[in-house]
Amino acid sequence: MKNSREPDFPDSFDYGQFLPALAIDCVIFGYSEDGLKILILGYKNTSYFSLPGGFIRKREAIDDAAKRILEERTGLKDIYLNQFYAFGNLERSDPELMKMIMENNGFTPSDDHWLLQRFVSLGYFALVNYKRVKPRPGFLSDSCRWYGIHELPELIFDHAKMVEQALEILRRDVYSKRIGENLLFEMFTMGELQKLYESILGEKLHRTGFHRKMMRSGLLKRLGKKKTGGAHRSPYLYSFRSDKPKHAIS
Amino acid sequence: MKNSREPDFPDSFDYGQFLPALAIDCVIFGYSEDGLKILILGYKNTSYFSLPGGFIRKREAIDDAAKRILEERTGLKDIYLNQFYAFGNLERSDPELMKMIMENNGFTPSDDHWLLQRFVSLGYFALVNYKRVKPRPGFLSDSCRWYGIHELPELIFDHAKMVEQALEILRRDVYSKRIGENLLFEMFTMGELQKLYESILGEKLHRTGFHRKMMRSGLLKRLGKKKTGGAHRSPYLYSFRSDKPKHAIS
DNA sequence: TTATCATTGTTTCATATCGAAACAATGATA
DNA sequence: TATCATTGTTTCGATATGAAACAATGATAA
Repeated sequence: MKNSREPDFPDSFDYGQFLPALAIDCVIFGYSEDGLKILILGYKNTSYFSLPGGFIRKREAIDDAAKRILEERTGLKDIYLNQFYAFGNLERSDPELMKMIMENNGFTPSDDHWLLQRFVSLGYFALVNYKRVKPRPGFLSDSCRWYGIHELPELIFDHAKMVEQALEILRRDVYSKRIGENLLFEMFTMGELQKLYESILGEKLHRTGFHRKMMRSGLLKRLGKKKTGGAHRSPYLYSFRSDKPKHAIS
Repeated sequence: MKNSREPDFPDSFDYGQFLPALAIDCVIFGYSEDGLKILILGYKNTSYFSLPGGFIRKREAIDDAAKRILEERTGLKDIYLNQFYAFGNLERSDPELMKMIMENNGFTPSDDHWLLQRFVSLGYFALVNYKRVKPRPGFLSDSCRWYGIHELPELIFDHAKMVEQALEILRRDVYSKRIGENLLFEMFTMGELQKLYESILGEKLHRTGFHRKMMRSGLLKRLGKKKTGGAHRSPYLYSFRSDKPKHAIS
């Protein structure tokens, strides 16, 4: 078993342990009061950014690989994961760019270096608790931080399209799955939940309609009251019902 | 360019032209009056069946590979295609079974034969016109025919799960995409369309509600009348509006 | 102690959708 | 000309949603 403290891909790394030509990229969503965010890696000595990604071991299920990659970058286990699309056109690969990124890290890869091959990438997205994450840069990257979904830096390859598509699926499923549970905390007020939904959907929602809709959806459970000071009526606390499936992937 | 009349995978075949460890499997839906069908291959001299599948060339987009595979089995181009999921757990591979299938075809593959490796498979589904298809068996298979979705033979690997999942997505999208266009003909009556939808959804639909819903969806266009003899009011003919996207994949 | 105020929870009303059923239209057949 | 099966349209009731009014409540200020 590999210790996640080792550098991920040193120069002498054994790429042979992975399935070739197949990668995983993750759109990791987090949320704070200023809105929905995504965890982005910055490559050392360059102005290039990318989604956290990785490869699949030869005897590893793809979902397990995605979980491992997520844990390597966030330190979190047991998070909401959703495989949403496989990206595999020819234009998405850019060996020149990857070579340049490697060179800026002191590597001089040959033209047939493993990392320069054409990859098909499986897109996963994850919903994580922003405050629990300990962002960890990986091999080739020296930054790992959150960016608001409207303030993303320019991403390599087709990663911007991946983000867009992940967001689309997230929006589609937002009223039918336990989205919000991993982005917020275990308990939250209806107002907090509404702000999260507005941030995901990119539009203002009507307060009373949202309240009814969420309660009728059967996803929520109402708990006791919240007393934390506020010069107004104290809101109830809510949580997601535990009898509904917690994750898209078990 | 490979001529599709060549046998697909003769013993001396150059597997090196493909991306390793990555496959494509296709759930090809067709429809006739007795219901929704799927195109299934039967392996020679065995009682095993599988979805039509294939591999991806090293310089070929995955969508193009799916189109090529579909054309090889059906003779059709320009069909409704939808990539719906990547299947990649470890249990899905069964080299013993594949070896047996090959042996029943007169091959004696070594244990490290290319076809016996672990594959991740990209699931696509297609909607085709049943009557236009010329089913063509491929390498290892000697039958290629339609099976009703409730009369499928036992499929290898996780192909039954693939069918199930494809059907789920088809059902989810049935009211928002131009489904029906490629399963029926260019023009159809509302009754014909309703029967198709009932077959897809697996339930009876209410006639008048269906009529309204389809017309309100904006997907349909009403044409002139149909006169073909019937001792009753002649139904209108309908088609899908051409200003909506025709395929899920361009 | 009391009035004020912001926010939350509930109710009401108009509108749109959908299932269900009634009703009207139509074209072949008897 | 009457009958009949099927299709298209309309209506009615139940339900969901947008919008707004109304009630409740807990801190703060007078």
